[in-house]
Amino acid sequence: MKLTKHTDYAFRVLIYLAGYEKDKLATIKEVTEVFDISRDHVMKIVQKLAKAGFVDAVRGKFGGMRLGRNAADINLRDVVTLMEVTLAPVNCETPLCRIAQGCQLQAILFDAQEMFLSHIGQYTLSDLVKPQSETLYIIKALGESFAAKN
Amino acid sequence: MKLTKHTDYAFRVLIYLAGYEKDKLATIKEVTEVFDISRDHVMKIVQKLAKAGFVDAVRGKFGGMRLGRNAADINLRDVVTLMEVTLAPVNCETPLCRIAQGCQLQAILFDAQEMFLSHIGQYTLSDLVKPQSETLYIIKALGESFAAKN
DNA sequence: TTAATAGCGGTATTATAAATGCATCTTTTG
DNA sequence: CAAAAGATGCATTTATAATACCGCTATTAA
Repeated sequence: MKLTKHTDYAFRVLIYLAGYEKDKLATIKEVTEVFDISRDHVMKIVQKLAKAGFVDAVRGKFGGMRLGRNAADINLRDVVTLMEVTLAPVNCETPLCRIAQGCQLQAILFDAQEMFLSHIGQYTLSDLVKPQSETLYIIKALGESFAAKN
Repeated sequence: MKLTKHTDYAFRVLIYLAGYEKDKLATIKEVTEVFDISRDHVMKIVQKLAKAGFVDAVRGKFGGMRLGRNAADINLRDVVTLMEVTLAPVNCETPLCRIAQGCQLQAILFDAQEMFLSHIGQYTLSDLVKPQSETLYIIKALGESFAAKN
C-alpha cells in the first residue's frame, strides 16, 4: 500500500511547479533546496516526469523546468502509475502459488487496487493547488525565500 | 500498494484451513509442505493469526490449528490490517514535508486507501472457499496428497 | 571560443525493511 | 519420559528503495 518516495517527491515537484507563474522556470537546485532532497534524486524524478510530458525541462544556462501541460490536465492517477514500479498487490505467479488457479482473492485485490487508483484518478494537479489555497500561499513563500537567497 | 508476503501467506493459510472439515486440525508441517514455505515463516504468521483469534492453535502432540471462527466471520479487511505493518501510503511527518500543512494530497491518498480497504472489507473468507468452488477442490486434493505421504 | 549554468544518464553504493533461518523453549499425550 | 507439535526471541540474508558519484551534453553570455 505504501507508495515510494519517488512518487511522493514527484507530487511535491509538480505541486511546486503548479504554484509558479505559467512559463516561468524553476531550477532543479531550487526544488532541491526547498524540499531538502538531494540533487541527484530530484534529477531522476524530473527526468521521468519530463519523459512523460508532465514537465518541460529546458537545458542550458537559464534553463529549468515548468509544467508540461496545464495543472488541470495532469491526472494524479497517471502520476502514480508512472512513478510506481510495482503496483500489483500480490504476485501469484513466481513462485506459482499452489492455489492460484481459480483463486477468488486475486480478483478482489486487483479490484481493490482499481478502487484506489480510480479514486485518485478523480483528481488533477489543479485540485492540489487551488487559487486561494494554503498550499499556494506556502509555495509562493518558499519560492520567494529561495529567490531572496540567490 | 504491494502487500507483504506475510499477508499473502496469511490468506493461503486461512483458505487452506477453511477447506478443512470444521474442528479437524491441520499442522504447521502440513501447511509448510503444501505451500512450500519455511516452517519458521508459517509459524510467525499463524501466531499472529492466532493472537487475533482467526485461528485456534492447539499445542502438544496431536495439536495443530483450525479456524478460530466461521469463515463467514473472517473479514478480509481485518486480515490485511492485521498483517500489514505500514498501511499509510505516504509519510508527511518524518521528515516533515515543507508543504504538509494544508496539503490536499494527503486526504486524497488516505481516502483512496480507504477505498481499497473497504472494497476488501466487503468479502469474508467464505467468499474465497465456496462449496463447489475450484479452490475447495484443489485444497481437498492437496490435503489428501499430504495425508497419503504421512 | 570559452566559462558558467543547467539538465541528462549510466553506474555504484548504502540503507531499510522484508524475508528467512536458527536455537531453545513450553505444552500435551501415549 | 519421549515424541510431537506449537511458542518465541534473536540473528542473518536478501531484495529493493534510496542515494551518491561521475562524466556528459546543451545553452547562453562575456
